[in-house]
Formats: sequence, C-alpha cells, structure tokens
Amino acid sequence: MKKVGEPAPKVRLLRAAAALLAESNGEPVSTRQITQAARVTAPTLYHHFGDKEGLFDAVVAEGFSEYLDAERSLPTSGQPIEDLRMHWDNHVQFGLDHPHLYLVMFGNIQPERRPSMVASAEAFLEEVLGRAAAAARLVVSPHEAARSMLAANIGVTLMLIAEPAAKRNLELSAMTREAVISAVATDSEADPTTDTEGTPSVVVAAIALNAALQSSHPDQLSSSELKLFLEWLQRISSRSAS
Amino acid sequence: MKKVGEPAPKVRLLRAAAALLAESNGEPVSTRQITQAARVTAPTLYHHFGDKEGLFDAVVAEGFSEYLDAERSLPTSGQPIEDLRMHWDNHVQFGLDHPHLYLVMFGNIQPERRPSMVASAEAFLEEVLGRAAAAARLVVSPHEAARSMLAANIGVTLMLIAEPAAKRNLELSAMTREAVISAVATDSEADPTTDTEGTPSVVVAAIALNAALQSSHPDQLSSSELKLFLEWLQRISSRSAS
DNA sequence: GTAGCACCTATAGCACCGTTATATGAACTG
DNA sequence: CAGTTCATATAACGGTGCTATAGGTGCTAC
Repeated sequence: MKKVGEPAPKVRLLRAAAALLAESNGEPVSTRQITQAARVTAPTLYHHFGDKEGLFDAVVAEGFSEYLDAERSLPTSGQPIEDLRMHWDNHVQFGLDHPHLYLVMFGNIQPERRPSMVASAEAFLEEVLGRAAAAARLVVSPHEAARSMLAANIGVTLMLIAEPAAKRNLELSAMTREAVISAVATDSEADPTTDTEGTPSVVVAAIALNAALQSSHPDQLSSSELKLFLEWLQRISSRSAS
Repeated sequence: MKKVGEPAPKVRLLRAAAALLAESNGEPVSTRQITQAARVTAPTLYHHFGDKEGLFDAVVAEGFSEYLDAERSLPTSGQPIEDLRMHWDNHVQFGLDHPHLYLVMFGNIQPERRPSMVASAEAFLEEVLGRAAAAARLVVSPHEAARSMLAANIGVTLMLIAEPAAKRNLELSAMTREAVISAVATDSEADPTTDTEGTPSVVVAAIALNAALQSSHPDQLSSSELKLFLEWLQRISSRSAS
C-alpha cells in the first residue's frame, strides 16, 4: 500500500528530475541535486532507473506521453484541414510550455537513438492526415504530408523557443503552417484538381498586408479607421485556436 | 624545440575538439581527451579558451563561418526563386555533412544563449530574399519570409539527420521547400504595380487578401465587422497609396 | 650579453561528478 | 518463525572540469 501523503521514491525522483531540468536553463543537472531534491540517496536512483540517462529517458518518455495525450484529446471539428491547424498550434504551444523538455524531445534527436517516440508523434499526425485524405483534401500521401508538416512544425517551434519570450511573433507559426498545409492539401471542398495557387490563404495574405501597412500608411483611411482595420487584421492573422 | 610545420597549440586544440566531437556520436567529450589528442596539457586549453564551453563555442563559431562562407560563395543565378532553392538545398547538405555540428548549431539553441550566429544565417537568407523582393516576387516581407524559410529548413534538416542515412528521403526536403517558397513568393513574372523595394505594395497585398476572403470567410470577425472590413479593403485596393 | 618582461605551457591538486560494492532494513511467503 | 526478495543507505572509486603555482620561451632595452 502506498502512503497517500507522499509519493513513492521512484515518482519523487521523476518529478525532481523533471523540475530541476525545467528550472536550470539547459545546464546539466547532477544526480546529487536530483537525489537530494527527492530526499533519496544515490543507489535508489540506480536501482529504479539503472542510469542517469535512464532517468532522463523516463522524464522524456513522460513528456512524450503527456504530449500525445494532449494531441489525442483534441476534439475533431469535422473539418480535416481545420483539425490540422489545431494540431499544429497545439504542438507549438506544447513546445512553448515546456521549452527544455521540447529541446530534448525534438531538438536533440541522435541518429539511431530514440526514433520510437518521434515516430509515434509522426504516426498520430499521419492518422489525422488520413482523415483529410479520406475527405479527398490531400494532394500527397498522408505519410509524406505528415513528415513534411511535422518537420516544419518542429522547426518553427524551435525557432520560437530560441528567441526571448517577449519578442516571440506567432505569425511565424501561422504563416509557415498555412504554407505547408496549402501545399499538402486543398482548401476547397470541391474538385481537388482546382488549383489554389491563385488565391493564397487568408492568413498569409493578411500577414502580408499587415507587413506592407507598416511601411506605408494608406490615405484612404482615417487614422481611427486604420487603427480598427489593423486590429481586425491582427485578429485574422493570429487566428488563435479556442 | 618548436617544429615549424606544426600548427600552434590553439589550432591543434580546435581541430582535436572538432574531430573528437564529430567522431564520438553525440556523447560528451572530456577535456582530457582533447588535450591529449592535441598533445597539450590542461592549462593550455584554459589559457586560450577560458572554458570547455569556450572551446566548444569556438568550434561552433568555426562551423558557422564555414557554413556562411559556403552560402556566400553560392553563385547568383539571376532568378531569385531559383536561388532560394539553391540555398535551401545547400543548408540541408551542410547539415547532412556535419550532423553533430549541425545539431549543436541549430538543434540546441538555448533562449538567450547564442542567437548571434543564427541571426547571421537569418540575415543572410533575408538578403537573398531581398533580391527576390526587389524582383517583386515576394508576397510577404523578406524578414518574415526568411524566418519562415529558415525554420522549415532547420526542421527538415533535423528530421533528415535523425533518421538512418540509408533511409533518408530527400523528397521531404524538396516538398517542404516548394511549400514554403510557393507560400512566400510568386512564380510568375513581376507585377508592374509593385513599387516598394523591401515589401510588396499595400495595394497588391490588399487585392490578394480580398481574393482570399472570397473563398473562405474568417470566423474571427462578425458579419457586420467583415462587411466594413471588406469595404475598407476595397478602398485600399482601388488607389495606390501615398 | 643580460636583465627584464610579457607570453605560453607544465606540475600537481581540488572539488565535484556518475557510479557501484557492500550492507541494512522492510515486507511478503512458507 | 525462517527465507526470500525488494528497496534504501553508507562509503568509496575513478574520472571530470578547472586552477594555484611555477617554470620555460622568445622578445626588446640597455
């Protein structure tokens, strides 16, 4: 029987390691710090996890399962393309919420080391894309689409993590998201052969107009009108889910 | 007793560190290994680089300068969009050639740590995109286009590095490359209405947004807001800005 | 020359790290 | 109760990043 008030040493080790890794800004965390924070001595760590790396792997595995749980619990809107946007945004948000964990999960992947978890994430995204394919909205195979989207998603998230939180510009995410989605799927429900090249997505166009307006202000709108216009433009550009 | 044909200890340390880092598959490399390989004792390392991290930073800095040299020495084809493809592929190739270095350079970026080098890479890409913008082939500002392209480029390269060399599928790169480029630029010849150098004109962007809004209406704006928004958009589109 | 003076390198050692051989306690099984 | 197994603790080993101190080395000034 476990005591209710206090978690088992194994759990305390996991939590202490996760907490210390999250706090200490990427600098290495010693086993002594961890065991002390978990109020446990060294051999306990090695009894449960075999290794320092084993403990860290367990932390990463928990991070992945948390991420996958969040992904799986996202509702299905019925519009496959909209679902893609939701999952993309959820991925980015997870990275920004757990930056250090994310760096280990997606930024540090060694060849032949831990493809299993990333493969799971990829497989899940492929599943979502399978639904888009079933709705005849995909122009490439779900497998390739998933790889491309995940790659871009990771790149964007890493770049957002790397820059100071205050300066983060989520338009980078929205813009790249629309770029990849529009290359992989077709927006219109109708005939998939109709090309979408002539009309770029609303979000990209809104971002472009927003950027253009920064350098030259049109004289067709009064300043108050322009202010409201820019606000609406911002709303269209960011299109934050929820 | 100094041999003339032999590089200085500082250079030997740099080369030994780079070589050992490239060989030992991501596992940590000790200062003792490095100093022994460079046939030098510990204090020499600390005299020249102050720190183990200082030495590694120097290795990374050399990697970056090698990368930037390669980028800068790429010929200019005269077709800006084609240049973008070339630089994208060069980036990927660099990553596949120096996987461990690349992981440190682009996969491990800590917030507030070393943005200067990545910023240089971004600035250079922005420069290339500036030429595309000057040819009126850009739909968004060079700055945002550079960020988006670089993010996707990094994500793709990391994913390619992570999988076994035999199984690497470069179509992932080509596909994502075209996705980002086509979202950021237009393949067709220049539109004469474009006037500004860095960013496309407000009018062009407004027309694009107007067209995009015809096919899909955003749910961020109420119908009454949208009506007014479209009217203003029409006004901006009708005449060129001051 | 040689005295002074920066520079660069070596000897030897510190404090810390990950890890483990060994031992002790607790909990269940018969 | 004895036997077995699991979980934790004591104490220590070799390796690591790093440095206080001291010793060459090549220069310029006299």
